[in-house]
Amino acid sequence: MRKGDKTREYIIMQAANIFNQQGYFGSSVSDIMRETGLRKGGIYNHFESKDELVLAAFDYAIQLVNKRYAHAIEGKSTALEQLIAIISVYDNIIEDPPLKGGCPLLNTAVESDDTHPVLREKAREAMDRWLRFIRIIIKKGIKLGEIRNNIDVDAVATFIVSTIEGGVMVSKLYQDSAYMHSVIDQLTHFIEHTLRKTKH
Amino acid sequence: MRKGDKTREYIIMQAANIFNQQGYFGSSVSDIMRETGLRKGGIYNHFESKDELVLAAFDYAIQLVNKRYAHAIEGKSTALEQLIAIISVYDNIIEDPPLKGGCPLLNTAVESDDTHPVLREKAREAMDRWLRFIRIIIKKGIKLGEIRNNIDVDAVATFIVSTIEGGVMVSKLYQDSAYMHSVIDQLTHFIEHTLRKTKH
Amino acid sequence: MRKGDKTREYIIMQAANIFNQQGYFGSSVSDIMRETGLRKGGIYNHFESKDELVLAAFDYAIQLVNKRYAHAIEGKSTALEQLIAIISVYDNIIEDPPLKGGCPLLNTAVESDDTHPVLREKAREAMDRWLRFIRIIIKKGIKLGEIRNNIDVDAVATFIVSTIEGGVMVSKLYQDSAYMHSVIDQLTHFIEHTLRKTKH
Amino acid sequence: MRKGDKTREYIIMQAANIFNQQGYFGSSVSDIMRETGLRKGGIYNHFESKDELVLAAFDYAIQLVNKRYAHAIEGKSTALEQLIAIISVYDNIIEDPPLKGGCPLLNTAVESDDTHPVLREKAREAMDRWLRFIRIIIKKGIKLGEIRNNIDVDAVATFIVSTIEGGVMVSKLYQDSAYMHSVIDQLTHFIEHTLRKTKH
DNA sequence: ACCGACGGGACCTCCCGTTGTT
DNA sequence: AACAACGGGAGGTCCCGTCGGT
Repeated sequence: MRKGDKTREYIIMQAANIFNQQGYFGSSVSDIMRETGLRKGGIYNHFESKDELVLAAFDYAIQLVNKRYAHAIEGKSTALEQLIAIISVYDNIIEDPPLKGGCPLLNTAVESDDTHPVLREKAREAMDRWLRFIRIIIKKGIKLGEIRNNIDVDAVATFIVSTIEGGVMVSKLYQDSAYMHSVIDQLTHFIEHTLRKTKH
Repeated sequence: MRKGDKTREYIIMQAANIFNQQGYFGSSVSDIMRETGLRKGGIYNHFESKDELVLAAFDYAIQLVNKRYAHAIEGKSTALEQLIAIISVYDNIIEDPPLKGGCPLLNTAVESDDTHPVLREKAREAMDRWLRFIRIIIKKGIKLGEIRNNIDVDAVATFIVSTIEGGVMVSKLYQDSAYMHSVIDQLTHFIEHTLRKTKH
Repeated sequence: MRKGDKTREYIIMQAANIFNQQGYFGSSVSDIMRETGLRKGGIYNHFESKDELVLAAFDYAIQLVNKRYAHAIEGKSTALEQLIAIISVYDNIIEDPPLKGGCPLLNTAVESDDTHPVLREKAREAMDRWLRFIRIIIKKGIKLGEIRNNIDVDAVATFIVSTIEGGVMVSKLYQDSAYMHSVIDQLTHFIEHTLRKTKH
Repeated sequence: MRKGDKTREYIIMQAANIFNQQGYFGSSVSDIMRETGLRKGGIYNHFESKDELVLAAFDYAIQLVNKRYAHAIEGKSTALEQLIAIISVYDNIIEDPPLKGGCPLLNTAVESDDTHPVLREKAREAMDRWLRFIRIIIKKGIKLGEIRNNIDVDAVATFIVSTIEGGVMVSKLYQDSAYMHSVIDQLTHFIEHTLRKTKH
């Protein structure tokens, strides 16, 4: 990795934290200059515009979240265990978020949907991948007989993702992880009692 | 109602729509000038600052949402019916939102939590009222024997609100009400089968 | 005196204090609105512009100073006593100025000389009157044999006035009347020993 | 010296002239843009605010005055000669001021004393240095036997400075150096006849 | 005689981006 | 690869003044 690439990564890292906290419109290039210690030329040498930077920062942020998922499902063999593990990633989203400011997908989606088509498109793609990820696990669970086969897979995946993100929003608003814990409890109960195939 | 009060209300109305779509930092006073047809002098005659305006606009937006709730539960006598009715308010949040840009509580909470303490406080208060509203209905349902009495009222209220808001986020991101419908279906099922007291 | 005239005088009085402290460019009509409790219409009903108001306020301020002179020389029969009395008016310019902000002639002259020809003209006229006032007393003193007749009357008058105003400036800058007292002592000594005709 | 430093000095120089003529509140950043030929971005690259600029401009202005003192007392060995030389600096303050607008200490002191604490503090410090400068010369004169030893050094220094500044004010108001000349004559006379130790 | 409401513009500040230089 | 310097413009705020109403 060359010097320039390291600088680029460093800028992205700092920018991701700033954008995730203050949003795209609430963050200025000056904010990123201050945080990185670089001057304008040093930043614009790597990125053509604030736009290009925010897109790269979003990719980086999502990748951080994805690493948490990957780490969470490591060693979990059953679909139900994996679902629980994914949900548990959000257990301490307040105290230890993947990056400052909470969930980048939530933040970016809410800010960009009416203002920034390109960023919104990236958020959609990230959401697509997440939903697909959940759906695949559910389908695997059905195939393996862990999960009931009379459920609407898409709807359940949407439900799980929505509930998590809503929980993040509420917990973040109050800066209190108790709300997230409640949501996780309810969701876990849903998975254990509604999704799980009952033996007989 | 005097001329000035009408103008003030008109500014708030237009500003609420702009802020709800573009966010606080994404909206400029010039945007509001364009939308209202007033000049800066005309706007700053009614509001001392952009801040004062955004706070008033948020109050107005929340009031619009509350009116929908009030209208929804009209004539609904049981707690379960009321819960379902509240959820149903979000059924066509995409096609017919209370104001352009979707749910103001979601939008404001996500943008303000790390950037605008005063606005965040107003969002918290609105969230407090909403959660309390849901809890009261649930408690009434328990007392009247409609709802099981072995549930965690706070957790269930948080769960319902979170799921709705998360659903709004996902649906809004895709500009597709199908996601919201899925979430509502799941939530309705939860209410009917998990909350409802089973006869015996 | 009619209601309107009383209001006009009231505005002038408040405005004079504000202008004398903050200067013409440092004072806004809003400042005067706040201090008078009147609205814009109430002020512009009496004055066509900020300019007209500042001119009236200056006249009022100078008149206040002149009253102090008149009061000071009351009962003083000799020219030397009168000169001393006039100088003594500035003895407690810090603690008890004719209006807040110190000497209006000094303040107005310094601010207006390169910026506001009309106001400067009024300041010049006020200075003319003051210098003439001093000169007349000196000439009277010469004629009556109190004051030496080999002095340059104009120069002495200028000297006295300059020294007073410079003393006001220094004392005001430090907010300390000690400087003014020193200046007055020196000036008094000058009058008693340099101006006074020695007997023989 | 780098390009930016030269630009910075150039801005300060132009700004000092503008501020010294129009005052802090009477001068706009646009005025400085016009005079320097730079755009706002170019100015704000060197100064964070109008405040920072006015402070730098004041320092520059005072330094110009100090250079005149230094030059004036060059080659003057006795205290009395030095005092006269310093006073003579103001001989053609109207035709050839250190910078346009006259004496920066007078202008700044009068404008800032009730409006701009930071600038007032700088003015006080400049006045401190000036008074100290005069006092030291007087004390030296006393020690060397040129000046009478029964005078109040502080009072005399204050008197000299006050008279000069007052003279500047009057002369400037009339745009007529004759007033300054009168004041200088009187002051010179005072130094020669009241301060000077008489031989015996 | 005074207030309320608004226009039109200037204020200071900060924005994003470009260029020349090292 | 990074900085220094600057342009061109938009940001929110406040300015002075006008005019209709009461």
